[in-house]
This record gives sequence, structure tokens and C-alpha cells, in this order.
Amino acid sequence: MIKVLLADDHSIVREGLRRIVEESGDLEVVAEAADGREALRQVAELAPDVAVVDISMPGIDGLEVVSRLKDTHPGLPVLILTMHEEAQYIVRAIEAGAMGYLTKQSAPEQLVTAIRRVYSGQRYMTDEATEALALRIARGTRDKTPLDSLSMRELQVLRRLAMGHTNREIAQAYSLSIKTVDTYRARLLKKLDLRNNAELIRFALQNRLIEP
Amino acid sequence: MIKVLLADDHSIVREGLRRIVEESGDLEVVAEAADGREALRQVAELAPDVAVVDISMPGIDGLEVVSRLKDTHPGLPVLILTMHEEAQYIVRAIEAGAMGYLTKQSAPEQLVTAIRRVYSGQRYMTDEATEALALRIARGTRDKTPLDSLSMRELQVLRRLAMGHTNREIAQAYSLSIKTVDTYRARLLKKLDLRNNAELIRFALQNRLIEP
DNA sequence: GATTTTGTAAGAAAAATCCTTACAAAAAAA
DNA sequence: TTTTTTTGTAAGGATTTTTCTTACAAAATC
Repeated sequence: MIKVLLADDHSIVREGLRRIVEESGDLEVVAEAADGREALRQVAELAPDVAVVDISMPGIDGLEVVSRLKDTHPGLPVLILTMHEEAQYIVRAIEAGAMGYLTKQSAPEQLVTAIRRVYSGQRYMTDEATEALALRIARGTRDKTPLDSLSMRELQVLRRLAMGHTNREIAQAYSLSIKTVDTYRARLLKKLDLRNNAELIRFALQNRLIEP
Repeated sequence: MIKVLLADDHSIVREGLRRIVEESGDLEVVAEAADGREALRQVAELAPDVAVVDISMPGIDGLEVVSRLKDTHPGLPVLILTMHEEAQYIVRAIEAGAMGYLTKQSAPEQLVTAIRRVYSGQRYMTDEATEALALRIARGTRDKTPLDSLSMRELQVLRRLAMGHTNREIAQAYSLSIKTVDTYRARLLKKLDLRNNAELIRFALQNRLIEP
């Protein structure tokens, strides 16, 4: 049995995923987490074979979970599952070390397939994901859209700020100094040529980084 | 068997919901829809006993589905299922005619309970939902939209804040004290039940007070 | 190998936020 | 027509946030 960890802050969704996964026969959900911190704890404690992680979670988000697991559990393949069909995060997720990326629009069987695939050490990409990646590489040099010029951290901070989180909350979520968060914010404003948080929020909304 | 229709644009989520629902024993998913249009068609065709509808769907959204069903199938109880924990939609959903409202944060059993409840003709509300409703109603039935409750000045300040102007700029624009602007802001937050400028901006965008 | 970007953070000053209070004029409710 | 509520205006003070500047090592890129 392949031991799976599910991390998603919506318990109904999580429970649904669990049933999909468990009906496969060869997969077993050994842990569930409602946020990133919990996910990391569960990984340490229960040693799953595969982690399926949603991007938007309170506290430590999915991308951050991937980053941290890459350091602490390099062998553990992580599958990113997200609502954001817009390819926004695909490249980021892969860069952060995710072995697969699929959206909640995907067919349920794809989830099972994806888990088996990443468990066997291969990557799993949906067509859109592959395309987005290819596009990014074809375009070669980063600086096409202003979004691409942002680093991981900057993007994370941008999202949080746009959601109305304070510097303090963000610092806490990522275990950083408020000052560091402030630096990211300053760099964001500069890179995106914005003046203040209000403009930041509108930018994020326009680029579908957060739900309206 | 209670015949259930599920409408949600994320097929993985939908499939998960299906399994949760079907494991109950007395509930049966007779139809699934990935958007509002499809949901309406399925209702007409398959005559479910209860419809479980997500708010955010492409095309016709969940609230619109509720509205239309109220006219075409007045007897069919609709349960709104949403990711948005923000009480924002609760009132609108109920006004539109929904018999229940629960978030994806809710426990899975609640979904089953809720379906049975609305099938039996009763309403199903989570505690948060009930509270939000009570609050709105207590604060005055007459003001249709929270926008109506704003004074001229408040509206002006809201617009400016949403456009990213600082308190100082607004004060200057209207020849007021910064402190006065701050007071308007405080009243806005209170009246609109918002927490910070980020939410203020979203409110303004949603209500078309400023250009996106 | 040299340069730029990224991740991290501090200090200090300026500004904004939060929370409370105040009061007169206007509007609404009783 | 009193009474109550809302509106327009603003201050004080405590706390936070923002702004701006500087710094430095590691990583990425040129």
C-alpha cells in the first residue's frame, strides 16, 4: 500500500479526496492536514510515501510546504493540487520541488494516477501544466510579464498582502522577521511599479492571484 | 432514497462529494453538473429531491441557480456549498431562496445531515451562518444593500481608499483633518463589517465603486 | 569571474491604524 | 414634537505599519 498524506483546509474536500484515493485499492490515506504546519508535522510523524498538498491553506501554504519538505524529506514526492487553473503557480510549484501539479478540475482518476506516478519517482503533469512550463522555457528569458520577475517569496508575500494579511501575520506564517517581509513588499512595489498596498491588491486581483 | 444533484465546477471535488453522499446509505447522487446551466438542465430532466450547489461556477453561478430554481422548481430545496467562509454570501443565498448554507470547511457529516434536513423541509444553517443572518437582520431590514447605509462622505472616502489614496491625500482632497478621514474609515469598516483596507478594496470592486 | 538577484534582517523616522471620546447639526423615529 | 440616531467633524494616545536606507551571504545569471 502506498501511504498518502492529504493536506487541504476544506475538510469536506479532504474527505472527498480520501474516498477517491482509498477506492483505488493500492493507496491508503495515513494522514490528513488542514494546514501546512500540520502537514509538516504529519510527514515527520507518519512518514507517508506521497504528499498531496493544496496551495492555499492558512498559515504555511502549499508552496511553502513543498519548499520545506524538499529540505527535510528530499525523497518524499509532493503532488500539488490546486483550484487555480490559471497556470500561474505551475512553474513556481515545480521550481519549489513539486513532482506533480494538477487542478481540482482534473478527473478523479487523474489524481490516483498521479499519486502512483510520483510514487514511482516520475513526474506527473497535466497537459496545461506541461504547456505552461514549455511556454515559460520557450520564452527563455524570464522578464516577459511582471509576474515572472517575482521570486517565490515575493509571490507568496504578494498573495498574502493582497488577502489583507499584515506584515506581522505573514512573518509569522513563514517564520520570518517582519522586516524581511517588509523588504519583500518594498521589492514588490518596485518591481511592479506600484505605490501602496491598495494597488498591490488590485494587481493581484487582476492577475488572478487571489479570489475576488 | 433521496435523489441528490451535485453542482461544482471542480470534478475532483464533485467526485469526492459524491462518495461522501453515497456512503450515507439513504442518499443517492442522480446527477452532477460542472456549471449552472448544466445544473438547471439536470434538474429539469432528472428531478432530484435536493440540489447541492457551489457558489463559484463559470457562467451561471450558484446564487443565480438558486434564484432560477425558486421560480421553476419552487419545491426543490437547494443547499449552498461554498469555500467562502466569509459570511458575505450567506444572506444573499438565503434571500435568493437557498434552504441551507455550509462551507467546505464544514465536517463531511454535516453535508449529509444538511441534505436530509432540507429534504425534510427544514432549513440547515451552520452556527456562523445563523449568526451572520441574525446580525444583518438585527441591523436593519430596510437597508437593502450595505451600500445604502453609507453616507455621502463615507462613500467618497471609500472610493478613494479603494483607489489607493492615503488618508493624508484624502484629507487634502476634501480639506479635512486626517483624523476625520480616519473616523470615516472606521465607520466604513464597522458598517460594512470589514476588517482592513484589503477587504475594503474588494468590497469596492465587487460593488463596482471603482474600476478593476 | 563578475554582476545581479534573492533571502534575510536591522534602525530610524514618518505615517497609518486602532480605539476611544466629543460635540453640534441634521435626520429619522417615537 | 421631543427623543434618538446618524453624520460631519476632529483629537489623543498607544500600537503598528510603512518608508527608506543599509547590509551581507548565497544563489543565479551574465
